[in-house]
Formats: sequence, structure tokens, C-alpha cells
Amino acid sequence: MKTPPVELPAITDDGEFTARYSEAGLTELSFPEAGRASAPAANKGTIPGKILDWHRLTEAALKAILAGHQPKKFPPLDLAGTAFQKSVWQSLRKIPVGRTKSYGEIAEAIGRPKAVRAVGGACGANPVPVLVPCHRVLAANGKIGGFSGGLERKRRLLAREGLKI
DNA sequence: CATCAAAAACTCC
DNA sequence: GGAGTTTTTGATG
Repeated sequence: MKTPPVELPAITDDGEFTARYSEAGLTELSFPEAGRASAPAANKGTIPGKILDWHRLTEAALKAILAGHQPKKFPPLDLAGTAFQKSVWQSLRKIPVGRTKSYGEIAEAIGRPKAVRAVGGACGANPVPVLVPCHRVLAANGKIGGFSGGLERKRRLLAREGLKI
């Protein structure tokens, strides 16, 4: 591995997220997990300055969303996925704070109104939760659907934005 | 490399 | 509660 992904802890009020960066941008973000209280020891000396710069933006954006505000700036994202998944994630990022969309609406937005189920799959494959607000996507009839980080966490995120299920 | 089968965070009847 | 639609992923020849 010539360019191993860089891992940095992002401290928020909700816990310690783990952000992973490639040479092109933020590539993955993980929720804090029990039993992983201590972040991966980050050798700041070996981390390129630009990544530390991105990380500042990531942490700021993360905190903003967790507080229910729309972040002013996003770090560059380097999402790995199929064309379909990228379309879905792009649509997700257009959802403003405090609003929700259904899987069906996302499906329509990308021109595949009937691919709702596939949209669900793409959301589940979303490597960057919170910044790509997969938690703001609910099922058509108001059901909460699912969430990679656990349904409880999804509910709390929505509650922070002033939404009630 | 091409093809088949199974599964998924949905939606509608 | 069951059938339908689309995409992804892993197995098979």
C-alpha cells in the first residue's frame, strides 16, 4: 500500500468520529463505537498539511450538523462508488438541514423513480454519514427505515435538527 | 470475461 | 401481507 488512508479522530459532542482521508479528500467517516474510546493514534508529524486542513473543515461541518445547523464549508469528498451511488449521494447532499426526503423522492431526483429499493442500498453504502445526510431520508409512509450507525443514532440526529418521527 | 442467482435502509395494491 | 422494480455483489462456467 503506497498511500494508506489517513485516520484522524473528529471530536464532537456526540462522541469521537473517525475520519479517513485519501490524497483526494475525505473518503470515509465512522460513528464512535463502544470499546473504541481511544482514537487511532494519529502521528501528526506524518500527516500532510492539507489533510489537517480538510480535517478542520470536517470537524467543523460535523459539529454544525450535529448542532442542527447547515455547515458553511465542506471538505473535499473522495467517495468511492458506482455512478448510481454517486448520483444518490449527490442528491442527498442537497437536502437542507431540518428537512427530510423519502427514498422515492431520491429515486425520482436521479431519474429512476422505481429504483427506490436500489436507492436504499446506495444509502446503506454511503461511506460518509452525517456529511452526506443519509439520516434525513425516511421511508414514504414516515417509517424511519434503517441506518448504518443504528436506528437510535438516526433518531437522535433528526431530533437535533428539530424533527420528530 | 459473460452470465445467473440472491439480497436490500422501498413502495404500492 | 404480497408482488414489483432496480442495482450490487459473489458464485459459476
